[in-house]
Amino acid sequence: MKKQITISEIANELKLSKTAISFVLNGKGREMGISEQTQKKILQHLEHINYIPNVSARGLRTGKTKTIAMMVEDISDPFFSSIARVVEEIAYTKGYKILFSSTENDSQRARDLIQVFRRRQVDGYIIAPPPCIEPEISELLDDGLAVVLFDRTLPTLKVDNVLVDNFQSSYNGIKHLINNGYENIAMISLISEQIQMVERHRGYQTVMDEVNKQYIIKSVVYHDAVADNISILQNFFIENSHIDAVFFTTNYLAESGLEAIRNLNLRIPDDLGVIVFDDDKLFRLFTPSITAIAQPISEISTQAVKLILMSLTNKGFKTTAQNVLLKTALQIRESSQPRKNTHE
Amino acid sequence: MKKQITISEIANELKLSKTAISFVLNGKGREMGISEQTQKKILQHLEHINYIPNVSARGLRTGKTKTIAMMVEDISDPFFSSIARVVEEIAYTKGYKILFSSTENDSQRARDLIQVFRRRQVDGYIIAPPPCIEPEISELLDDGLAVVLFDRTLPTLKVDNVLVDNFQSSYNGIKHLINNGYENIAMISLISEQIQMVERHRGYQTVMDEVNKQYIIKSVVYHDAVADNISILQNFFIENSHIDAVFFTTNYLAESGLEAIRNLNLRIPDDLGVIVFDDDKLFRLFTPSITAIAQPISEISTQAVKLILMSLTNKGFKTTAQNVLLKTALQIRESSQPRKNTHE
DNA sequence: TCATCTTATTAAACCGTTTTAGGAAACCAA
DNA sequence: TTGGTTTCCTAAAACGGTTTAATAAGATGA
Repeated sequence: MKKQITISEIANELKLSKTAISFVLNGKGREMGISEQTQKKILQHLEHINYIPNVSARGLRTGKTKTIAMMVEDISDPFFSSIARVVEEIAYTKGYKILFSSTENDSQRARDLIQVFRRRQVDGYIIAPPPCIEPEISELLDDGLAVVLFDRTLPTLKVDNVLVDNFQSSYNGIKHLINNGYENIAMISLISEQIQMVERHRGYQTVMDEVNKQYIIKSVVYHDAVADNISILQNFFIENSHIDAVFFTTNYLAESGLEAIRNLNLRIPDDLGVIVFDDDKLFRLFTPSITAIAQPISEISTQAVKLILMSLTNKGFKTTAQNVLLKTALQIRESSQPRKNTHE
Repeated sequence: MKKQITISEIANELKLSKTAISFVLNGKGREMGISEQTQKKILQHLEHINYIPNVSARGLRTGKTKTIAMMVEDISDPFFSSIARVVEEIAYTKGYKILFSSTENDSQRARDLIQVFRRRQVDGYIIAPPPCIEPEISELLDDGLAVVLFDRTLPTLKVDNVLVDNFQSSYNGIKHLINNGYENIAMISLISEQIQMVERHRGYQTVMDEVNKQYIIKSVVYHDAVADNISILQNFFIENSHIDAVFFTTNYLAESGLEAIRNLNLRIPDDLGVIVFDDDKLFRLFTPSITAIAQPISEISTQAVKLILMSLTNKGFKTTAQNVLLKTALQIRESSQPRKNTHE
């Protein structure tokens, strides 16, 4: 095990003080009146020996770890992993590293994770919050930690967040189905009080109200066995044979739903139009391709990192919570093509 | 900003020494001869005030950070993100956190990342190595750090790894196509010297040799623009119209390939059988569903964590590098159905 | 009773940085 | 020559744990 080179050793070698090395190392040479000559000497030596500072020591002294925790529902979900990818990349350029973790949308898990992150003294948190986590988030804020929520928010808290317009997106999606001649549109969703889901529901309901149609809603429990969901949805489709289109409120549900549809040998879009909230790289390659409401992954990530870095640097200048609201893009594909039989 | 409670404060409150608190905190109470009574008192107090130790301080003294770096090609790739999910979960139960990052299979990026991780004094590394990274990995090993490679390995290094049998998997997949009557099987792959790719190629070539068929190979550059790849592959299919099946050596290529096939209006499997290395949750929902060679995500993850934890705890007992070789599962679906026209 | 051995506890050093408070040398003005 | 500025640099104290070496008190044995 090779011993790490320390600042003291460098100081000895160069016949200078630790202080001088540290100043130069942190770019405070000029400010602290270290001569150009000495600075150059130190920098060259640091470069030459490929000095690697000890972050634990630095963290201990400064209280900062240059680490951001990112808590999402499921890091293996393509929506979240894509965001993670971009967030990691941007944060890296600013000297931050990201600790990712999956909450499974379970508040107890999330609480445990926050506890772990606190031990590790992460500087900031980017969170897609599960329900009932307000007290813990609130505590983070009280303790002056940087927090940014995304994908969903906690309306009772004053906290930065970056969201998409779930209501409008959902509204536009359903409207698109209506415009294409679909009449009996079902919504498959999760049993959830979370704001993003509520808004998506509201988008659906608003359109249905506008066109004077009955809601046809099936909600399932999050993270029940996939097989269970498939059969539940199959039964739902069988019992509601008048449905001519279906709106899945998340990509996770679409997976089960598309399988149910396939098992029943229903043809898309002739028997059933389909639209999904959240796009997937492969949806455009389906036969027929699947219409989806695509969230702006890259922009969500960029904004989240931007906000967290602002909080991190502007410590204390916290005036008011920032709310970033982004637009989605309706990717119109074959699964929602204009309905033929009703027009013939 | 709430002040963190420190061991010294606890010691004062309880009229004990920091030492005693520390011993009990680390479960060394018995060993160090702290009386049952005192231990209980300390533990209760720790629980009561919800003490959160400062990891920087601990890390500084012990040199351990309880952190593992995980470097993959692309954390947004479902294969890697699924593994990440499981790894994170298992490591968490052992008190470790994972720092994820994407190398883009670029060795310079990987080098930079390793540098960053070294600063952070991560205890171990789980890596899907890009090419030409041997020197850096070697250095990690020399410095006594725990390293586990997965998905691919560096044959010149003595290092733990967990791999799948790329040759056999690929062989079985192609054999399956042959058995189903396909004759002119193309392989779409990446220009790569990496062992996992070489093995997959070898599997293809071996079968083709056995049945006395010409290789039909198209290799593209990693991470060229997707649109470019699509048109390259379209041209390839047009120029080689005798091809009746295609083997994509990674899911990443399948994405472009399936789009090319779709653009050309080729029917799967009638015009073209398809098989992909790496499964995707959605492949089974395609119409027709896509045959894939599925890697055992969960087992890969479990084994990788197991190996890294062994290295981490058995410090110095390093006798010899462990090689774990896992089997894949050929998920036979509609895209490789027995060929009709040749049998009629 | 004195030396010895446990048992229960702790003082102090240490890990490698950052930062505060100050100090030496050189220069300048009067 | 004295006192005041600059300019350049440093000693030493933190940060909050872990660990080593030591010690006080009580028990044991001869």
